[in-house]
Amino acid sequence: MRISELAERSGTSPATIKFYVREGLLPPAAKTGYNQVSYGEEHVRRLHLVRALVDVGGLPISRVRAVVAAVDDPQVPLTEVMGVAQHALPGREASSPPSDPSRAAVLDLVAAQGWAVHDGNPGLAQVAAVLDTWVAMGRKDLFDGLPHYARAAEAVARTDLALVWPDAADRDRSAETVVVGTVLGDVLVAGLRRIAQEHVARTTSHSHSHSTEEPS
Amino acid sequence: MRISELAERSGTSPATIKFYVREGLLPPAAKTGYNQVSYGEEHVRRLHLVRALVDVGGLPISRVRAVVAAVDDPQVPLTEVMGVAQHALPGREASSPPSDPSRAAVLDLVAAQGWAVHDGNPGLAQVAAVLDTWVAMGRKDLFDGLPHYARAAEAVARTDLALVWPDAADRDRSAETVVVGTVLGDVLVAGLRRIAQEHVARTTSHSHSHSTEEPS
DNA sequence: ACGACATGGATAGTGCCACTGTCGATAGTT
DNA sequence: AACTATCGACAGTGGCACTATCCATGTCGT
Repeated sequence: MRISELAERSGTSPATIKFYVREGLLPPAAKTGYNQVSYGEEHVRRLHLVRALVDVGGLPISRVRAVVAAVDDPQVPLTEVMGVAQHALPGREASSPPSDPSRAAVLDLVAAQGWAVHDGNPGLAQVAAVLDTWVAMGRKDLFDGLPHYARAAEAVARTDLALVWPDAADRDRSAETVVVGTVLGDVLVAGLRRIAQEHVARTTSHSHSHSTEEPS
Repeated sequence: MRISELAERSGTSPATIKFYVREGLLPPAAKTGYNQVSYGEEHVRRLHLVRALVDVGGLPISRVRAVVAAVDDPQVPLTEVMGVAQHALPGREASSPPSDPSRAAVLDLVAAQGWAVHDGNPGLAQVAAVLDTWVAMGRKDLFDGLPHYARAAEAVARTDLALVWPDAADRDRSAETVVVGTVLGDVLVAGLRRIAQEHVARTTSHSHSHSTEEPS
């Protein structure tokens, strides 16, 4: 197929497709002649993947490049693909590294949850940065809620993984699933959180009741 | 205090502070003379708030302006402040509106959870957009996991609200808490999700595992 | 009191990013 | 043969978040 057809089927302009090929987000098409090329189904898929990461996930082009490189390399195991996707997310590369107290609080939380994770997990720095910001705003009570958030996060992660493993036999398909799931999952959970927030706010008696009730 | 002191205490350059005042993110300082002004503690607080929204939350300046306007207006009730904050989040303003099937799926989910929400809740469109993207990638099995995600989201929302209501007597403070909590909460949950993902991936005995390598 | 230095306010400029437009040579289409 | 589409290279655009420059006016140390 030629570029205009690919453009139609993917909803992306020919100019942008050329741009993506230049940037290494999309593999070059097979040459069928001196000056002609042919795009295939894999380009349609890849384009959908790229648009999902850019439009929905908000990833910058440079991160997308790193992600697709990992997806395309059969040497890279699935778990590492997930790590690459996690690092690619716009997870606030700290202008200043998180403070020691916040890092410690995060490690405490991780230990309390019985979690075992690598030291370079981007979530660690990200959570610590949030805690730093919170205390900079003059608040401290976030720490009380952390275990609740952690339990919810674990439930989310279990669901994430359950959606991935069924495909695990097909490495390429799984790699895409992991990447899309990692990126879209954040947006999905954030959206559901907004809905749930409104529901809870409506159905909570606003009598300043310190509803310290345990979320199930 | 003068601008240079405010700059030091907030970690923001004088040039940026001037910019924020021009953009309406920061109220003008009180004039103490023909050509001199005096910044107060409220400017320090506001600057921390703005930086939190911009740096951690990734909000564009225009959205921050809308948010602080709602925070500053005593007429605006807390629930509406939360709505403004939700709308301000970079929640993927759809290039194309979500498809009918996805919207229906979201409404089904909401009904199944027993949630009652406003039709314009930004989470509805956001979740529908994620579903659209998912099916565009050729997958359908996300729908099975939705109730799990929804339950986790509700747990998160309950914790969110529990952190806010204790302050509800002080409307201004609560407004800030709501805004910061709404924005930082997304980042917090996303970070915890990354940690939990690694933990779950490590501790799940998955027969299809090709590697027990950890994410880099 | 006086001079070096900082401040406030206005305006123009910078750097980055994600595209988008233009061009000339060539290929397919009728 | 006429006409449109395509390829590839490269320059240009528009949006955004600052940042630099000016200069008339203040403030501070001695």
